[in-house]
Amino acid sequence: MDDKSERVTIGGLAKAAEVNVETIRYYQRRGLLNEPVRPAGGIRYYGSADIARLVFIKTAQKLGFTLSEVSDLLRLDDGAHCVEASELAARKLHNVRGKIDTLKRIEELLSEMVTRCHTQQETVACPLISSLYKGVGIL
Amino acid sequence: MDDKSERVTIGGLAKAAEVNVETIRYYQRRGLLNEPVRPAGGIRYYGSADIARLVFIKTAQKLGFTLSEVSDLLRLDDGAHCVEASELAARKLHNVRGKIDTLKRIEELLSEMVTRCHTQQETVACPLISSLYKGVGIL
DNA sequence: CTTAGCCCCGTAGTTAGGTACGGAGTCAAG
DNA sequence: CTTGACTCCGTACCTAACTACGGGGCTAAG
Ligand SMILES: [Zn+2]
Ligand SMILES: [Zn+2]
Ligand SMILES: [Zn+2]
Ligand SMILES: [Zn+2]
Repeated sequence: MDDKSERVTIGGLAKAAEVNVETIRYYQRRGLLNEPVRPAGGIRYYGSADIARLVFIKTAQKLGFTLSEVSDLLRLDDGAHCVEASELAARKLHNVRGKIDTLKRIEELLSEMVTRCHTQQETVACPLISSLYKGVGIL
Repeated sequence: MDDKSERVTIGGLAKAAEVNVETIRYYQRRGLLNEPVRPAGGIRYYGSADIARLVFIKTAQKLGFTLSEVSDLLRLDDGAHCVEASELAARKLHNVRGKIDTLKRIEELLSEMVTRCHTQQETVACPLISSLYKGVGIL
């Protein structure tokens, strides 16, 4: 097990996980990533478990979890908290669906506005600007 | 024309437009709203044009425009910049559609994960957690 | 043995869009 | 004429997730 991937410095870890070194240090400060012991004034070394953890964090983030939710998920990673984890994901799913609905409504409004601009006939003012002054109902 | 709406203080304006007083002052600092002249150590008064402008800003914001884009839109409000305004809106529409696509992909992934958790059969680890470790392709 | 390139650490700055605070001045009601 | 509610103004603070900086230390290549 004296794999190369078990002896990389913070810079190597950053490269491997495609994140900034500062980001790693930031995650350590936030407790998302643990810092290996430092051999008396020496340099810390990282291994594949750290890379995996970074992948986890970045994946969860891409799915819309905040870093504090990522902390929760990591704490649930003991094989015995399936229910809690799926509840967290279900809540996130719910709010993703909400965002989609809102964005669809926005899409509708914006495309109407753009269309009206393009079909304007001898109107004095830009219909797009006018509708911004008129406000928009639910959103 | 000595309407009541032509002689409100900043507090009244805030109430009328349902925003915080500090928000108004912030918009003034950003140049989105102009401050009426102040009568030598007195108090500024606002009118219905200011309310309209606040509605404009808030509406544009709800549609996803940043405050700096709102500035642009306000500058285009002279009846002669229909094309520029609709271009700005079209760009926004494009990026709203992009966000919708991303969120739909996320929705898919999350709902798969939640489902797999609920149908797990004698698996040791939580499939949701495992898939976070595995990463996710395009996003 | 030297030097370039990393590493360590603490602290401070960034973006967006506000929100809060505190002291001094003003205005209207009583 | 006093009181209480507002206004004015500058400055600081807030959240999230980084990103940058600067000084000192270590380390591997030549
Ligand atoms: Zn539990
Ligand atoms: Zn599970
Ligand atoms: Zn033009
Ligand atoms: Zn137009």
